[in-house]
Amino acid sequence: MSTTGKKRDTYHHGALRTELVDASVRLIESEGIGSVSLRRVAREAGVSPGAPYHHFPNRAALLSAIAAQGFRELAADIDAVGRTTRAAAAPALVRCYLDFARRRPGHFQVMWRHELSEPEKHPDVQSAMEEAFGALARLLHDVDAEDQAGLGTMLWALGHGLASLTLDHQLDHTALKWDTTADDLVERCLTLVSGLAGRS
Amino acid sequence: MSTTGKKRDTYHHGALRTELVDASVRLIESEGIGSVSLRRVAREAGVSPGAPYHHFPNRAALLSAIAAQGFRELAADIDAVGRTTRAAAAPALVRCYLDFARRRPGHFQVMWRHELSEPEKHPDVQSAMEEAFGALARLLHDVDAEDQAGLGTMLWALGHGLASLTLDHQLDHTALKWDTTADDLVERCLTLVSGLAGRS
DNA sequence: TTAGAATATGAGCACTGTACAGATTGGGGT
DNA sequence: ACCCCAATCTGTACAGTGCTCATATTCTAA
Repeated sequence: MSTTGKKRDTYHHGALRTELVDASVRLIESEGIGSVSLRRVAREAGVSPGAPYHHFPNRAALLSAIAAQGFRELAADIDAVGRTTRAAAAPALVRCYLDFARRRPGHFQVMWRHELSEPEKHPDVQSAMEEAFGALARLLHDVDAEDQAGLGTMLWALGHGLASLTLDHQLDHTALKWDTTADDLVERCLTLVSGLAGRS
Repeated sequence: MSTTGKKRDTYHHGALRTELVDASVRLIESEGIGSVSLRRVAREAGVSPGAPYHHFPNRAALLSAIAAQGFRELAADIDAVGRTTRAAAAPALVRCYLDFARRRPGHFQVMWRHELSEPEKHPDVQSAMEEAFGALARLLHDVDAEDQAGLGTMLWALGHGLASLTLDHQLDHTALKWDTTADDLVERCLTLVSGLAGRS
């Protein structure tokens, strides 16, 4: 896609910031997040080791940018669900969440790194996340539950848990497989819990 | 607790492996996982930079040991729930999961790192995790659901999602607060989903 | 007692994050 | 058209890191 590692004839790169982010995501998905270093990414973009520091103050800021981008795309996805789907909002939301995690595994991995969750240090991540939460609230607006916010958080947690576990291949030996369709997952989960709720 | 940074009069440390793990966990909880380096941990244990390599082949192995220890303790917790509690298994399980995440935030953070989930490279983590899944299955053995395994995974995912989100303080601006009691969380979640299930 | 296994040391290599001084260039005001 | 400044990029430098290895010390089992 981008001019990975190629020589440049111009002194300025032109779109370095974007390419640094893209190269990082590519690296995360191919070789794991451990191999994402500013120097490596710079090399990948065909640029000197110091160049990234004109776009990101440090390594954490680069990862933050990826996380923020992920949250913004997720927010857009959720809003799209609200506009297109006529089905029940709750299952659609969880499915949307799972789809996102599968489509952007690199972003998803970074979005939930504990070391990036200090709002002070990474306000862009924080605001992008609140954007996603906003989309969530809008989507559930029509559902009549006694506790809107609580329901939203619960569905978010459910989706997040399912996505994390399936992405890490940590459920491969259980009932849920990575290649199970998102619809199946969602349907099964809601059915199961509903059968359970009366008895607690 | 341990002899952090103190001089030793004996040439051999005596219990270096354990202290390396403990020091790492302490570091993760105080300064974040980013500041856990083998050299730093070695310094913390009052030992030379090369010493850890007689106990762990590399940095990932040290983190793996922490993860495995976490999974084993979680498995024990779940089994304890099965032995002591007479309440409904499902809410008790989720509460147990949340309690663990709050009590051992350092372990929890490491347990779900994507880069440690390749079973080939970290068989100890894998087996400890299966131990925890085993405890989960035993706990739910009496619950009559049409799909035992599915129910287990769903509850696991729910607990995992809730724990992740609250640990990261990423729900502080929503309905769920870190200082909410686990019981409240669980109760609310199950109530909400049950109210929802009929309509999908 | 003594050989060998286990453990610890310290030096060394390649790499990393980050800082900084100097080179290059694109764009706005004259 | 010019010039100047701010943005961008280069190259070098330094401390800290993972990991290796030859060497030193101690524990243990025979």
